[in-house]
Amino acid sequence: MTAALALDPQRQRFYARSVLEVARDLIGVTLRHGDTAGRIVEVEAYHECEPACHAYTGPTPRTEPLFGPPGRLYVYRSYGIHSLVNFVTNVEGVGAAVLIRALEPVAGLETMRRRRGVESDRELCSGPGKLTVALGIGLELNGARVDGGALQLDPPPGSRERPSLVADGRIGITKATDLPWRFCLSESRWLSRSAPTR
DNA sequence: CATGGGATTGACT
DNA sequence: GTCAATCCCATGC
Repeated sequence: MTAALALDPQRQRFYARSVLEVARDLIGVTLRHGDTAGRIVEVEAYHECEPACHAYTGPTPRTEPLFGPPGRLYVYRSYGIHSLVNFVTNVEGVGAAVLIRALEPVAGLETMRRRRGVESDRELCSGPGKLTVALGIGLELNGARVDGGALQLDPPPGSRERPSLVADGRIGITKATDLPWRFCLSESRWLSRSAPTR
């Protein structure tokens, strides 16, 4: 795996699709940062066409990365406290991204416990603000490439069989709550909240 | 320039 | 179940 591979057009094309497709295809992929890694088990899709999306009102200084090229990160500060990480999708000029909401910890659990200040494995990455702390992802990665830079994805997304998913409404928002754009790995015990059985 | 509001979490009743 | 922390920035006067 060379640095050049990170720029592989195939890799870029993965993110240059509908945010819903990308969201579903990210479930089951392992996200690595340094010596910590977790398997993505819960995500949410956001698109500029609906009011819960930060891109809804058009580009602003904060949301500029959302409108940038696909395959980049949009990291923002929530409630003045937490860093939340998104994968930018679609094409440049369209604001759409996948919020990473929960991981199953798979490597570097001691580092995660130290960063999070908790012992329970289930508490390490079971929320969008928790997992960024556990993996050491901060605002300095805003606009950085999703893969091939500080972060690595394994296996390369889209290269494997799809696991069984459950979809329901997004969490923690007040608008467009009816859209079933939250996707969870079926029967995962690592979610931020339990998903409906389907 | 002043104000209000979060794509959350953890502590507490 | 309730609620505060905390700050960037979008919005409106």
